[in-house]
Amino acid sequence: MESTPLQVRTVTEAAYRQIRDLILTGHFAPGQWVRERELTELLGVSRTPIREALRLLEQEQMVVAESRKGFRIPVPTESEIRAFYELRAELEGFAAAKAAHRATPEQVGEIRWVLAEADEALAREEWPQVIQWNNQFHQAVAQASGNAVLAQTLAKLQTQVNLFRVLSWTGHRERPSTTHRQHREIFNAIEARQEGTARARAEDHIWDSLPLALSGLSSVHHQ
Amino acid sequence: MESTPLQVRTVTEAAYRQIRDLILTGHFAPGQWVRERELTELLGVSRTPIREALRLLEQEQMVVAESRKGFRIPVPTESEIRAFYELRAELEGFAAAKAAHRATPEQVGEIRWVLAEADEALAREEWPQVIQWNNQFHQAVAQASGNAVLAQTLAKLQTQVNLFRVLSWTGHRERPSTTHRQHREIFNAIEARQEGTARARAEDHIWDSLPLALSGLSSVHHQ
DNA sequence: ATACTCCATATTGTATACATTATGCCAACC
DNA sequence: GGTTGGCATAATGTATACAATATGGAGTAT
Repeated sequence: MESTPLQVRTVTEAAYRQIRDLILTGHFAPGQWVRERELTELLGVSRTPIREALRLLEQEQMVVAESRKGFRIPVPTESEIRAFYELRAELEGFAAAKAAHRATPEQVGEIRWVLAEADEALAREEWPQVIQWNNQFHQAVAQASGNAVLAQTLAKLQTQVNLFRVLSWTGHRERPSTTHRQHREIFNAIEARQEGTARARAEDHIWDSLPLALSGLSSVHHQ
Repeated sequence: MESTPLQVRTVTEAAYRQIRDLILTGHFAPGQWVRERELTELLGVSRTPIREALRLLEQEQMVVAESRKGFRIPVPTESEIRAFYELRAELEGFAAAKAAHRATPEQVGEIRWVLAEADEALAREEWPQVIQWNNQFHQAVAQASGNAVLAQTLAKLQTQVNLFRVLSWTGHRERPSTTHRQHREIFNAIEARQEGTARARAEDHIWDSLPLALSGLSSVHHQ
């Protein structure tokens, strides 16, 4: 499950993670400028690694660069979010179908394990972990599709979803169990090698999560 | 049709384009290191904009960064290219289907116009222009899908395709007309609002171009 | 009051110097 | 002979100084 290299090797990488976390924890609000000087004071490093980190974050569109004005947190519009989820539904469906077609036994086991972990976290009501394992589920399925380019594309889309999610924690507490049930349905179809069913369940799952993302929008536009 | 801002506003942008062209024209071969010092001498600017430009190019995966070693041109493997085309087939198919569903009359006209231009360029045997207009065709269809996120994703995949293409100009001269015929079939389906047909034709079109990309591989691995 | 110009200030863009790490060669040793 | 260690060199990583540009407000003319 190695996700974080054990020791940070460059200041740029460290800055990248810290800035990303600052964004994900809502320290920077959508639409707000991310000033280089502010970050140098906050992180205690020079502008160079800050700028590089921001370029890295630009790759995941967690910030957008505007020439000679700086970087800012993007403000998603409703139509953008819809476009986003439409694409994601198609790709998650595709990944699930391919996983049903050619996942190795090990990969199927991996998904099952992730699902079990999510189950436990859910029972313990450890929500940060629940989110973590749910993300992991999508990654595992993408991996099992046997298409690394697809997996990477989905990973990038997923980080953006997390950005939306920051905006929309308006206490939907019945969602987690629904999500978990849908994940299990997708897994069952993959395990049973039912490509069509896997695709349909995965697509539906994404579409179901769209309203939650949209619900966070109004709070943003009113600031 | 505005694609290039009329005047370059920053050195970084200028460097970005020049380096990209150097890669696309084969000045840097796959697997080769792209040294910052070499580029500063070649372009006559300092390292800072060079590094920023390389980060930009990294976003399109025209170069890959290796920590404390620098940037290099990636060497695609056969399975990567296959994964790449599999994803692209799915997305181009999806885009064509959506375009058939909701392209505006203006967008349909735009595609028709691009196709006509490609036709003329083909008749004149102006191959660089043919390639240009063919790329334009895919962009126009993606635009007509009504999903900007999808269009952008496809645009990035397309730049990578162009990278493969650099490797594989082994004189396939019957391809252009085949390509053009397939493009017209896709357009006809879109114009007739036949979603399923549009998707199928677009998918087939991508799959047809896979062998050409693979044919360029052997020449790379033998160097 | 409104719009417009000009200027001070803040911010990003670029160059460059210095620090740190990787690379390759050569010699010494087993 | 092959391997290892260290050193010179070259490359990237980071900090900082300076340049160019954008921003906002004061003041003035209409």
